[in-house]
Amino acid sequence: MERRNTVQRKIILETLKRLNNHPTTEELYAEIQKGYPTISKTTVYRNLRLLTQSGLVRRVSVPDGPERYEGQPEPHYHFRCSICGGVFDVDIPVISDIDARVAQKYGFDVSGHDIMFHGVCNKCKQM
Amino acid sequence: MERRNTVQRKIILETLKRLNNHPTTEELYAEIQKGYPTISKTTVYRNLRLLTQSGLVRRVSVPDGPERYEGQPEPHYHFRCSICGGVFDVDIPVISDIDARVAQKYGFDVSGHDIMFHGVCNKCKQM
DNA sequence: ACATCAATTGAAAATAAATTGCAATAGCAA
DNA sequence: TTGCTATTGCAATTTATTTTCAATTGATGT
Repeated sequence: MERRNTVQRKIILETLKRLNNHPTTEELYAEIQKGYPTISKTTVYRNLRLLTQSGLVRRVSVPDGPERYEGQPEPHYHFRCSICGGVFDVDIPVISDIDARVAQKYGFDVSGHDIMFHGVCNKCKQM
Repeated sequence: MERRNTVQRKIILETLKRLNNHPTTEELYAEIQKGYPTISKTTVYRNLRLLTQSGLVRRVSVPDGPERYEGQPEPHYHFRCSICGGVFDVDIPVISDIDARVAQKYGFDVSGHDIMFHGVCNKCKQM
């Protein structure tokens, strides 16, 4: 399955990188519509899946809500506010040794890990 | 909102603890049906949400699939096989200091974190 | 430039997961 | 035993995402 470089795909990836949120498909679609009203929602869904498979995009699964995506695929962690639902990047050093530790203890082939912190964000704290 | 101790609620929690998988709502419902065919799927959905809010049950969000639940609410980590989709407990010591570190760096109120390891499980490795 | 062919697109329909509305039931406290 | 309200079961609804399919288009070779 070769992969083509369509204009839609380029716009979707560019917009995702520009937003720098962790938008849901709907949110990204809404943003894309402003500039390119002919791109369909189906195409956004489809390309986010393909781009995730290609490793150009990262999917962030959060409880109680649709999948979110980000255009920055380098490993890093996340924080989710349990009040407003917002998702933020957490840039602390990636814990390097635990993957090997889990691999050794369980025998799994560990390719990586995700960490989701939870609590209350700054905005929601002052309410 | 007081909470009543209904027979359905008890059965749902018991069955979840007995299974000791990380079943989806559908899987748990199927198991419950074997012994209690009159309990409705809606009630299973509803109680898993309520029990999660009460802290008696933990929800495990996995990408590419419905929410999963477990009856063991003490903090621990998880591994998900990207081939078969299976979710396993990972019992390594909980990393104690990172929550405070994130709190200090970002100002968030950090109440905890989840770690999801990913890779290939033992069964899927030998294929 | 031209032809070819499969990947991709857009629109609509279908599916999957979870929630909601509502009348009937059943915990629980008085 | 009575009364109040949380809860239940069923059906309908909503939300998120995937699939189907005919038409289009990007990439490749001529």
